[in-house]
Parts: sequence; structure tokens; C-alpha cells
Amino acid sequence: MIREESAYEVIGDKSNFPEWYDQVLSAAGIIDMRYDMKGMVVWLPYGLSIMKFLIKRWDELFQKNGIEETYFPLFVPIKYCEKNESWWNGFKDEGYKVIAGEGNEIQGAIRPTGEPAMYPMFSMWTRSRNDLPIRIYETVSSYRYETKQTKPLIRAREITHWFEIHTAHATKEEAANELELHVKFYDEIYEKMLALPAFRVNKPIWECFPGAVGAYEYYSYMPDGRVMENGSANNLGQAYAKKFDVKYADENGKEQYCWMICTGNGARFIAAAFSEHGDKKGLILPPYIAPIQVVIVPIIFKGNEAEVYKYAEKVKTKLESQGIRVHLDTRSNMTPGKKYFFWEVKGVPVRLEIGPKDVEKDQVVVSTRFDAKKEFVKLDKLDITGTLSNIHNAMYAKSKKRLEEGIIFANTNKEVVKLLDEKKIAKVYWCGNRDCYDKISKIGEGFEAFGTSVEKKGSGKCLSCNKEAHETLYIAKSY
RNA sequence: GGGCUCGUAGUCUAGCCUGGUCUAGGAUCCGAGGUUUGGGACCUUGUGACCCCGGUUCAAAUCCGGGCGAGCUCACCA
Repeated sequence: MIREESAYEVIGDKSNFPEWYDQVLSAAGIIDMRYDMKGMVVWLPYGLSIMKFLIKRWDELFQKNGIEETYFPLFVPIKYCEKNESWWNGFKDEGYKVIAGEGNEIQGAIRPTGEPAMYPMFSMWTRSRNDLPIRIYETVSSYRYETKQTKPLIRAREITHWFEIHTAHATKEEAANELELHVKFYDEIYEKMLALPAFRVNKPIWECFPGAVGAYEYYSYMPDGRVMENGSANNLGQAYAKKFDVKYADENGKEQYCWMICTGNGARFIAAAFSEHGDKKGLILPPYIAPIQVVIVPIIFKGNEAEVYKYAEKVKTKLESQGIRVHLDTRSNMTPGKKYFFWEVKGVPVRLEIGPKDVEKDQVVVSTRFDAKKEFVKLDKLDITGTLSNIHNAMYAKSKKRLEEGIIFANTNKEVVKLLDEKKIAKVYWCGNRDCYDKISKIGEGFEAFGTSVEKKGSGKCLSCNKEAHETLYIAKSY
């Protein structure tokens, strides 16, 4: 009894989210955050394999759609950075520099983001319309000297496992279509892999890169009621093409600037999935990114080891032949109960318990992490593929419901304050005017208007100026 | 950058206020041996810690100053 309480103490529940988050990441073996460099952590095998499942998925998605993987150097020439002067001026101090050689001279910057490395090359590659479109991506780490608080996988100095797609097109229309394709990528990753709702907003034009046409941003609704930016897709227009000289000769021999799109995100995907689905016992992994989808825990008694193991192996082989990722836990120095806890912290979706009684009856005990249900199933009736699919759907439905119930319409400032106090996201009418946007952001401390709904818009009165409004704006505290 | 809180084994912690049997206690983890296994088993045994520098004092884990580091929070930013 005492032990059980202390076990819950170890993880705690999500009401103290920052503490829960750190503890779960450690307890589940995702990362080791004791590495003595602020904003950088060690990825442990289990955590890395989850990340790699997601990366494999986006590799498939992008490549199936004709976007090719590339790799650009970690070091970026300073002169490349300076092509986008206003950005570099604001960013200089947050950029790591490479020094080497006798005089410790600055050799370049360490990639703070892909653009300054990639776009000068785009400029060399695009000569005529025949060279377009360029559609490439890379999955790399980027580096920023964050001065404020860092948080593993969420805000780091080493931003690991970050994909960025960059494309260049001859026409504005083609670029717009590309952007919509990227939206489909995000939707698929969120809904099919992470079992999370794809919560996308339009960014107002003044929050986009100067000269850009527009941008989408995805958000995650975290357990503490804040929202976290979690994936952007930017329609850069010709803004970057003009800075980096990315142009081509059209059919009349006339030079034209390219229309460009960039889209990127990284480990925040899984940070959001961990945070949303996890509970006081630890992680609950969405089945399709779980490195181990089924763990088999044999219940061994003295004298019957051989037959139980034999049966467990048989079950394992059967499931593996169906393409399911199975692990048989044969450790002899742990009791079954301890193994249950061990795999529950790690969030393995399904556990099969197999003991002598089950061998006798040709059945297994199927225990699901998501809803903590247990049932006996005859081996020939065992349908783990179906179970995993059901779990995924239930997890998705649950997280979607939480988001939908978390977004509430507000008609007054007072209501906005009340909603955010209750850890909700407020939705209000907004006239489209920047002053009103800024005023709405200042309704309360730490509040932020973070974009407008992409869904069909009604009409009402702007929360700030009371004029006719057709846009709805979201407000929350943000990361 | 501002405000608040805090640094004791791998991890969590007791002790600190009120300095002295603290030779720093417990839990867990880890190593060895035995025994066991249907929800964190048990027994024997072993290893392991006061963030750094200075000050006060007969005496500092404890009080004071500084440094370094961490967490939370606000303003910013993916």
C-alpha cells in the first residue's frame, strides 16, 4: 500500500504539468536531461526509436509526394546569413558561431535554421523554368542560444530531429497548391500517427516573414491549458527569392523571382503526444509510433518455465507475422507486477499476460494501456491489429474532444479572462484590424491572440472595436 | 532581461529554522548470494552524497557573503 502511493508520487499527475513532464520523460527512458549543457539532452534508445518511427513516416509521406531528401552543411557562411539582413541583425546574438584556426577566427554560423544554408544554393540551381519546381527537405538539428528557460523537446538550444521542406515554384498558384499539400502532411501526421487533432490557424500577415503571402501554424493544446506552436507552413511569396536572388528565366527570357514555400517542425510533435495522452502512470503511446506495440509478460512458476516460454514464443511469432512489433520480456529477476509497471511507464499500448493456466486453455490475457482493461482471449480469436486500431481511434477521439471542449466563444473581455483562468482557449470575433488584434492580446497578462480560424466564418462584432467582423480569433496563454 | 524558489549518493528525500553523538538517517537504484514469480516479493550483504569559494565560530550540511547551477513565473521567441 505504501509502495503504491510512493509509486504515484514518482510520476505525479498532470495537474503539476511541468513536473509531470520531466518525470515522465526520465522514467519512460525517453531522454536523459542530466547532460551538462543547457538546452541539450541525451536521447535514449527508447525515446529515439519513437522519434525515428515518426521520422520514417514523414520520410515516406514527403518522398511519396515527390519531395526529395537532402543534407546541407551544419556550418553556414556568415555572408549567406547576411543576405537576409534584417533577420540576421535580430538573430546574431542567438546564433552560435564556429571558431577555429590560429586566430580563433569566425568561420561561420552553426545552422540556426535552414534558409540561409539552402537558399543561396537555390539561387545557383534555378536558371530556367525547366529547373522548377525545386522540392526538397532535410531532417537535421538546428541551434539557437536560447537565453531563457529551456524545456526538453519543446524549447531547446539544440533543436533536434527537425524537418524542413523548402520548395521553389514558377507561379504563385503552384506555390499555393504546394502549401495545401503540406497541410495534408500535417493532418496525416497528427491524426494518423500521433492520435491528436490537427489544430491549424491562419497567422495574420504581420506575424509572417516580411513580404510573405501568409502562413499556417499548428498548435497543441497542452494539459496546463497553454497552447504550443507545433508546426508551421509558410507561403513566403517572393520575399525570400528577392533576398537570396532565387530567380529563373521565363519562356520569354525574362527573369522572374520564384514563389517559395517552407514548412517545418520536429520533436515537439512527440512532446505534444506524450503530454496529451500520458497519465499518472506514465506515457500512453499512440500505437503507430510505439516502437513496441505489444509486450508479452510470461508468468513463470517453478517447473513450468519451458511450456510458458514456448507458448509465448508461438504467440510472438504469430503476431510478428501480422506485422506487429512485439517484445517478449524474459527477464527472470523481475516479478510480473514489476514488469507491468515498467512497460506501463513506457506507454506500450498492449500487454499480453501468459501464464500456465492460459497455456492450458490456449488463451492470453489482453491488457490495454489506454483504458486499463483486461480480458481473456482465445488465441485463434486474437486480433491485435484490430485492438491497436481501436486504441488509436479512441485516443484520437478523446484528445479531439478535449480540444473541442477547450475552445469556447467569448463575447466580452471579462469572459476571455475567465476562460483563460479556467485553462480554456477563447474564441472571439475580430474585425481584421491590427490594432484590435494587439489590444485583444493585451486583455490579460501572458495572453496571446495566436491566429484566426481556418474554418468557415460567421459574422459578429469585433471584441475590441465592436465593428462588423467576419474573422474569429483564438486567444490563449502560449509557450 | 525582471520577479520568486531551490542546490545532500544514479534518483527521491530526512537533517538546516534553534551550529555540537552527523562517524550525515531513510527509500529506491546498482553489485554479490539465496529464495521467489497471476500487479512494484523477501532475506543476507556490499558500494555510493552535504555544488564551489570565502567569512563568522572552539566547532558549519546547518548561519552570513559571493560565485556557479537548476526550477517556476512575467516580458520576448519555433
